Amino acid sequence: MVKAMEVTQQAERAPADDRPFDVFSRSCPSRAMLEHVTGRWGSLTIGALREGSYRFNELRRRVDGVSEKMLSQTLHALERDGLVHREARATSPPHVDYELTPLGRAVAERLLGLIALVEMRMPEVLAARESYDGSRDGAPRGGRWQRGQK
Amino acid sequence: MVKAMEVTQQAERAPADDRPFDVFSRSCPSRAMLEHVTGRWGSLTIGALREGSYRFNELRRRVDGVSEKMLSQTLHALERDGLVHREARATSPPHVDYELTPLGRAVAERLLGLIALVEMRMPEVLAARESYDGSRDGAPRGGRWQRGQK
DNA sequence: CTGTATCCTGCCGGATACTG
DNA sequence: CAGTATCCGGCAGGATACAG
Repeated sequence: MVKAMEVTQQAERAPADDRPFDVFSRSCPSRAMLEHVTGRWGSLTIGALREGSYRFNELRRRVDGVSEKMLSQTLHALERDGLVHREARATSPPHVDYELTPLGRAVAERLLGLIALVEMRMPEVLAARESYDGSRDGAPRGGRWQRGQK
Repeated sequence: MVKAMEVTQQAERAPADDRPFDVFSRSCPSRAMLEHVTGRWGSLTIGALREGSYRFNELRRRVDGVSEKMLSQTLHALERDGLVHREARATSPPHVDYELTPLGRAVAERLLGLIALVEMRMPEVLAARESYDGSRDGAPRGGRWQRGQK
């Protein structure tokens, strides 16, 4: 099977072509990175770090709903990607600060733009949903597509 | 008494406060919406739709790796949120086009900014990873934090 | 306080088969 | 072509206990 990383069919896939890291390609490392950044906890963690440095449990409180395990995993992934800097002071009790790197701040800027837009346009979204659900007048099944909102 | 104390309570959760839809709050519907938009397939689907309208299987080809089921689910969720418009023509064989709504285009703009940044800065990320993995000289375990990159 | 190690469950999501 | 229905394995991720 062809590895897809190479330029598959240039005609079909206009997006990439000249870009060395194409997120639309299944095997490109940039897709993994994008998933770290946009992932469920990654995006919120980066957002929470926008204004300064925070300690582990401060972050836990700022990112409502995240578990210890997930926050720890997320922070390690972001640190590995060079988006977050971890500063540990060998005191007792231990004191560790997390903050964005310059690259992390650049990502946060775009991310927060997206988040602000989403928050601002929520009324439209809510209206669209009602309209969508409502248009299924006869059909009994109220909705099967609200995945991930419990 | 020092006045400053009274005000500092707000500092803990500065992000929200005056915003009606706070994505950092576990129970806010905007968080679900953000997850649709930034989710594994949501972000790529929106990105793939940026330039015009596409048919179902065209999209499948543009979003490398997505399954029929996931694309269908993703499209329905985005349509319900009012980001994607579905236009079905009752011909034979069936012909269905998907395209972004104005709201969807606004989201796509921010999202593509983020994607472009991620793609552009990948060399830094790759370097950071190598540095991170390398600094574990003695430790045999090469990496436990590259979740989701198979 | 700042995490790591384990156990366990739900559901994400891939494969396959079928319908209009 | 454009999906839907069903099965099912793997892993995301929560709860808990424990360590430095």
